[in-house]
Amino acid sequence: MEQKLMDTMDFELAMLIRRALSVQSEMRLGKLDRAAYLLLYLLKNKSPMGIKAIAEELRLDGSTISRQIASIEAKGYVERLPDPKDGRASLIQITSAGMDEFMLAKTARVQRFEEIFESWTEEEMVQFTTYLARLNHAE
Amino acid sequence: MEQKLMDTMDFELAMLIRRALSVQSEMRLGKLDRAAYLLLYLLKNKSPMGIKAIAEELRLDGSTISRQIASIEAKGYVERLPDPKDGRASLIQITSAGMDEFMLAKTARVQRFEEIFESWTEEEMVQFTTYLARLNHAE
DNA sequence: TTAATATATATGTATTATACATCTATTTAA
DNA sequence: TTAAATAGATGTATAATACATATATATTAA
Repeated sequence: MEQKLMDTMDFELAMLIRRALSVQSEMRLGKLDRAAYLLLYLLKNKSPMGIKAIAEELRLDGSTISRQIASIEAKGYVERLPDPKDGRASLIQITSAGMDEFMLAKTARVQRFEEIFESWTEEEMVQFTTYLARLNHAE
Repeated sequence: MEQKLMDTMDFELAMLIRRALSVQSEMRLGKLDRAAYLLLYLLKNKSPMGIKAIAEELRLDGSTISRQIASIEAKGYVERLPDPKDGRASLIQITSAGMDEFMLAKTARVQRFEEIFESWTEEEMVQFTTYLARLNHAE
């Protein structure tokens, strides 16, 4: 790879990450922070799941997911079912309150995205998303 | 924007950010963490700069930069010059030790990038980088 | 010129997301 | 049936950040 290109990509990736982090307060759209939003995003499509499976899917430590689930459970956005196959585990399921909050957050995020990507063509967004996914699923 | 596309992009961006965070220990290549690397990256090209200008360039709070500079100053990677025009400020300049560490970290990062982007064409990387920069510089 | 205000930086404090280590209860394997 | 493995919860540590406040210097207005 050309040196200059790597340099620029490295810098731009780092900046993206930095900005996403520092804009965190902005990204708390509605009552959901990013962690909660991602969990509900996942559980909306794949309920019910155990803590471990969620951790693997999101590539985070189980202890992190355990706490995050406890947090959104306290708010009533998910509930636990006993896992009939394993007494140690429980299965996490999104509630209707969770669905509602998720949809509210999503609407807010759509608006934000529409502003940010206003000048992009559909084709460009598709390409960019494809590259992102490819990078995420590498290695 | 199409709903599904926004959804996917949102998820993939969040995942990228998440992974970049949790891979932090890996990203401490050589003696430089990401913050130090970015500061030196900037100062290598634009020394000397004041704290405030650095904060604006990296879009972080001045207090954050003040601490980060103090940290790499203690390691001898940057030094302060009095600002002849303003007694409150100082100008931060990369040292030769800072240059050396930067180059070491850079070599390690190049290797890591080459692994990750092994299957990408130059053209794809250029495009992806262009999209990243465009996103970063949007407001 | 002097007093009020603004600015650059440093420091105190709080928050958040994370990992790793350890603990308990349960499951699986020898 | 005991030993080892596993799922999840909890204790603890770390890192990056922002915001509030303090201090010294600069700038502006009276």
